[in-house]
Amino acid sequence: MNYSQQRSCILNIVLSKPVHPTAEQVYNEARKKYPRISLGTVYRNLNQLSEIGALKKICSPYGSVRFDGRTDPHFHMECTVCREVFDVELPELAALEKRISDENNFTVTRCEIGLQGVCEKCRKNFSEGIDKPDGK
Amino acid sequence: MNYSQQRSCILNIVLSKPVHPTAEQVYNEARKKYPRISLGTVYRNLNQLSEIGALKKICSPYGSVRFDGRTDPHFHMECTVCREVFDVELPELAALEKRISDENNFTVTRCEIGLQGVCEKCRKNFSEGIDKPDGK
DNA sequence: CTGATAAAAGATAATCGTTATCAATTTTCT
DNA sequence: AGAAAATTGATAACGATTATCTTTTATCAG
Repeated sequence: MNYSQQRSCILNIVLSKPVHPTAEQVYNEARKKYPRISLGTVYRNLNQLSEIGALKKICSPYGSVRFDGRTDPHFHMECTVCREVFDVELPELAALEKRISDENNFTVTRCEIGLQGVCEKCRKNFSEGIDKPDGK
Repeated sequence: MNYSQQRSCILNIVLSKPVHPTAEQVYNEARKKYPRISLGTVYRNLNQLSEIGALKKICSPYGSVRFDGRTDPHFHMECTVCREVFDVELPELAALEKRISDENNFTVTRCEIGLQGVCEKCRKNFSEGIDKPDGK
């Protein structure tokens, strides 16, 4: 893999963002520096960078794949209201992974824990904005 | 939500399968009984059924969404070689979920643990079929 | 049982995210 | 500097999923 200005820029965008951007978001950011960069280039590089482990892909049943510059063990909570993705620390994960591996005869290469729910802010919005929600 | 023959058939297919079928696979199965059923109907129903909690969506960074008739707490391992999805039991999950909920001020409505790796069968295939793998 | 009303089906077009293709450009390595 | 390899930008293609719309089916009061 060779060096390229665009790839370097793309990696830096993901590394510097506290959020977990989609390819589209990285593309919009990258265009500020490289107005002619193509969306295909962004996808290609994000995938290559995740293959070599420079960043991680996060999947969700809703919407697009997201990318994460943090590569140390941690997980994600996705708010089903605002669709923001937050980090979760889970120190006991290593032990858990090993147990699953052993008990099921499965060589774990990757573990993604995806939680869904409602974040603090959205919950507050609801309880303040709506006096008597339907309940359902 | 009204009753319909097709919806009932679709639910039964997912409930009766030990595997975790994709919409396409459910469609092919349903066509045996309703040859004129449309793929859109299958998608519509699978989504509706998962909304009311009659079945669960499983997402993966590869390929399509899968559906699971088991709605009790358990998780999934996906083999990156054969792409099969296996169940994992994780009894201590309830406690884990609560801790995450409490520590992060996040109302967890759903927790999906997606493990990726290589299953027993595929590992065996590799070690038997290739004398000296490249390593990479 | 019948007819009105609402919901669902089937057919198909449209959309969305992502990947593939390919000529032109950039990087790397003598 | 110049050849070989890798990468880009532009765009077409793709696969999965959703939306639209007309016809059919289910529900329910009379």
